[in-house]
Amino acid sequence: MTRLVLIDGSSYLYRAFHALPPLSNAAGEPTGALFGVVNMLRAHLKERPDYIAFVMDAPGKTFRDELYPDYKANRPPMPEELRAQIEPMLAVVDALGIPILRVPGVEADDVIGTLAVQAARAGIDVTISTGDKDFAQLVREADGDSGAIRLINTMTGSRLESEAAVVEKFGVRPTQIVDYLALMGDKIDNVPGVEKCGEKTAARWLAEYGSLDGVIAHADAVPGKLGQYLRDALPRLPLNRQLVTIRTDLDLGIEPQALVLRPRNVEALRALYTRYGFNQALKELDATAAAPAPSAAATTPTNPALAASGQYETVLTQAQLQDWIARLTAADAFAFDTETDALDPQRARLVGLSLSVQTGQACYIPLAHVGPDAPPQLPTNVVLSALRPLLQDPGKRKIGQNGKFDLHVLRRHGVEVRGYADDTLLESFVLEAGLTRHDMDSLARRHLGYQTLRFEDVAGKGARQIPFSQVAVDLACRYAAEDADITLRLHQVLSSQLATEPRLQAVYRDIEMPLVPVLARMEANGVQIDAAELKRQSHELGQRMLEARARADALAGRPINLDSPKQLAALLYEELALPVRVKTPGGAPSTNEDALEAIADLHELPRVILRYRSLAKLRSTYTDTLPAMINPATGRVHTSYNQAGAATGRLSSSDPNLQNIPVRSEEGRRIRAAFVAPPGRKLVSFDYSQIELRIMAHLSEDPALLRAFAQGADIHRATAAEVLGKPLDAVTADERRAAKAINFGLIYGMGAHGLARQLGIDRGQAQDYIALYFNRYPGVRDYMERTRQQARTQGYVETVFGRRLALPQIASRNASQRAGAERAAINAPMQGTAADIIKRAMVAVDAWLEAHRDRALMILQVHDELVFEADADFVPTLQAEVPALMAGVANLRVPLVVDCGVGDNWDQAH
DNA sequence: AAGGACTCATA
DNA sequence: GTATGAGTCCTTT
Repeated sequence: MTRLVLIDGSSYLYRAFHALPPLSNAAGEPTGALFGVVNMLRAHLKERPDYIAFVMDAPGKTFRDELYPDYKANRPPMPEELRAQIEPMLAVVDALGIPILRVPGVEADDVIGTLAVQAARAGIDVTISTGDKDFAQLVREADGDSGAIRLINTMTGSRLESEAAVVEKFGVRPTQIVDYLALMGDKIDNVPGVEKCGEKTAARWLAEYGSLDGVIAHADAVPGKLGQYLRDALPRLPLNRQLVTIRTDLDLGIEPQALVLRPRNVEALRALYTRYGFNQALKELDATAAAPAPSAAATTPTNPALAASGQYETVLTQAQLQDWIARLTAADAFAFDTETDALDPQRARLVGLSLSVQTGQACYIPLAHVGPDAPPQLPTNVVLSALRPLLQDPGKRKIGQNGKFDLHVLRRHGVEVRGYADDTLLESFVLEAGLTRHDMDSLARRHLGYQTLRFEDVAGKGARQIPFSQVAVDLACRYAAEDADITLRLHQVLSSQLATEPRLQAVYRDIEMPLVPVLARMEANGVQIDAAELKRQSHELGQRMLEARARADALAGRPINLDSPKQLAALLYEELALPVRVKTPGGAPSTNEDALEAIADLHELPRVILRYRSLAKLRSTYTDTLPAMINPATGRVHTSYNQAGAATGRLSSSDPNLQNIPVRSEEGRRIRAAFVAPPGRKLVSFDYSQIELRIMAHLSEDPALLRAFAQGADIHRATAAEVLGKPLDAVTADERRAAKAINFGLIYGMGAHGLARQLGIDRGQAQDYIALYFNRYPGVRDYMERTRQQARTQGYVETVFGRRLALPQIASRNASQRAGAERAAINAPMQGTAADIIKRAMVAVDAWLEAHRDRALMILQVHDELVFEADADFVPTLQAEVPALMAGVANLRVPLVVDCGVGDNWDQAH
C-alpha cells in the first residue's frame, strides 16, 4: 500500500524546543529544537514513505481568528531562541528533499487534515506525525478502497493506529474527539471549556449521552456543581466545537500524489549539519552519499529536484544541431520554448531555444548568451534557418506553454510558426477553469508532482535580477530544457484528460487553439494612437487637477493629499465629522464614489474630491501612460491578450489594458478619440447587441423573452411593458430604466438588495419588481434555479458550447462565500457563452480576412466588440461580410444582432 | 522591493 | 450584483 507521511512541523518545533535542553552550536546559535526535528525527520525518511510533506503555519490570520478573536490570545510571543531556529529548520527540510507546505490563511492542522482525508480516499495509508492529541479525531482504519489514517508522535514513541487505540487512550471514539475537546477546552489556544471538566468528566458525559449535542440536550439533568458549570458553558460549546474541529474539506489545490520526496541535496545538508554540529547525522550522510555531488559552485541552484531531471543537452555545435534536426524530423510532434531578454513579446529578443521530442530528453540551444564564461554559440540565423522548415511546417505538430509569446518572438526573428497544435496553458485552462493557476510551475507541481527550477532560481529577483542572456549556459540549459521537457510531459497528462471529456476537448480544439494565431496577429497589428493629442489632454487635466487641489486645501484649511484614501477618510469623517454612510470591504470608512455622493449635500469637499479623482484617473491611467506604451519599432500600441485570464472564458487585456478605455463620460471619450486610423484608413467597430440577454433567452427558453427578441423589440422597453402590463408606447423613461436595471441585475445574479440600491428604491419595492418580473418570465426563474442546482450538485456550470467553470466555493459553509458562488454560477454561463461566441467569430473573421490581408486588420476585442482598421474603400465590403460572420457562429433560439460604426477614430466608430 | 488595500476604468 | 487590470498609497520584509 502506498503511504503518505504528513509532519506537523509547528507542533514538533514547539515540543522539541520545550522538551530538549537549550543546546547550542559552537557559534552559540540555539539548536535544541532543530536537533529534535532533524532526528525526527531522519527517522521518518528511513521508513521510505511514498509521499511526504512538512506542514507549517503560514503567517497571518485564519478562519479561526475570524470565528473567535481571542483565539490563541494566551500564547506568549515566540521566544527568540525558537524563532531563530525556524529558517535553519526549513533549510534542512528542503535540503532533505521534503516538500514544505505553508498555506496562507489556513492553519497547518487544517492542511494536514484535508490532505490526510483526501489521500485516504485515494487509497493511500496516511501517517500523521504530530505531538498534538487533537489529531486523534482523524484516526480511522482502512476500509475497502480507502486508506487508514494513523498518528505517531516520534518524540514519545506513542502511536494511535486504530479506533480501539483511541478509545483506550481517551475513553472516546475518534468521532467523539471534537466533542471531548470542546467540553474540556484548550488552555494553550485560549478556548475555555466547561469549568472543572477534564478528561474523565468529558469522557463520562460522552459515554452517557453519545455526543456534545446529547450532553447539551441533557444539561439540565446533570446534577451538582459540575451540572451548573456545564449549564454556564452551554452558549459557547458549539463555537468550541468549531474551533477544535480540524477541517478536512478545504480546496488547497494540492494533490497528495504531488508530495514526492525529491533527492536530497547532499552539499547543502553537509553544510547545515556541520554548522549546527549534528555529528551523528553528518557521519550517516557521508556513509550513504556514495556518489558525492559535483562541487557546489555559486551558480548551483538550491533546488534538489534537479538531480532527478532528464538528460538535457546544450547544443553548441553544427553536429549537435544536425542531430536534433534529425530527431525533430523523425517525430510527429515536439515541444519548444524560447528564452528571451524581456517579458514584452513585442520587444523581447531571442536568447536561446529549447526542444523536446521525448519526455526526459531535451536540448537547449543558446544563441545570445554573453559574459566572460559564455562559450562560442551557433549563430542565430544559422539555427533559425535550420529549424525554419520544421517550425513553419503545418503538418509538424508543435506543443508549447503559452506559445503565443514564443510565436511573437520567432515571428520577429523571421520565423512564422505554423502547426502550433497544443498549448498546455490552454489545456489546463479548459480542464480546470476556476480551480487552479495555469502557469507551468503550478501545473508541474499539480500534475507531475515536480518542482520546476524557477526563473528566479536562475536569474535572481528584484534589483539583483540579471537578464537571461547573462545566466551561465549550463544553468540556463537546465532551466530551459526542463521547460520543454515539462511542457511535453504536461501535454501527455492533460491531453489524455481532455480525451475523456469530448465537450471540453471541443472547446479546446475548436475554439481556443484556433484562436492563438489570431490573437497573435491582433497583438502584432497594434493600434495607432494620437500621442500629441493625449499629451495635450494630460496638460489640460493637470491644470484642472491643480485647481481642484487648491480648492480642497482651502476647504480643509491645510494641504491635503487627495490621492490618499486614508488621509481623506481622516479629514472627512474625523476632522469634519461627516457621517460614515459607506464602508470598504475591509470595514474602514470608505471614500469611494458612492460614499462621497452620499455626503455631497453636506459639504463642498466631497464634490471637489470626486472631480479631482476623475481627472487624476484619466491622466495617470490613460493620457500619461498610453503615449509611453507606443512601440518605437512599429509606432503603435500593442496590447497583450491573456487567453486564460478570466475563468468565465473571456479574454483579458494588459500592458496596456485596452478593454477599459473610457466611454461613459465626455472627457473620457476624448481619450477614445485619440485611437485613430492612419490617413486613408478608417476604424470600423462591430458589436453584438444585448448578447448576454439573448443568451439568457436561449438558455431559459422563456417564451415571452424569446418572442421579444424574435420581434426585434427594444428589449428593456419590452420588459417594462410586459412586467407592468401596458402597451410599449406607454412605457416611461423611468420605467424603461428600471427594467434595464433588472435585466442587467439578473445577468449578475442580483437579489432585491442590489436592485434597491441600484434604483434608489426600498427593498420591498425591489422585491415586488423582481416577483413581478419572474411572474411574467417564469422560464427565467426556473433557469436560475436550475443553474444554482447544477452548481451545487456538480460543482460547476457550463456554457452553451460546453466550457466548464468550477465553483468550489458553492459548498462553502461561509454563507456570503456561498452566495457569491451562486451569483457567479448564474453569471458564468451567460458571460462565458458570449465569450465563446466572440472567440469563434474572431477565428471566422480572421479566416475570411486571410484573402484580404492588409486591406483590413482586426486590431481590438472588447468582450462584445471587434474593432478593425481598414482601407476606406474596403469599409463597405467589411460591413457587408463581418456582421453575418459574427452572427453565424452560434445557432441560438434568438437571432444574434451585430451593430456597426465607422469613423476616423474609435469614438466616432463606436 | 513586494504585496495588500483601495479606488476606478471597461463589458 | 458578474468578469477583469492598473495606479497610488502604505505597511511589511
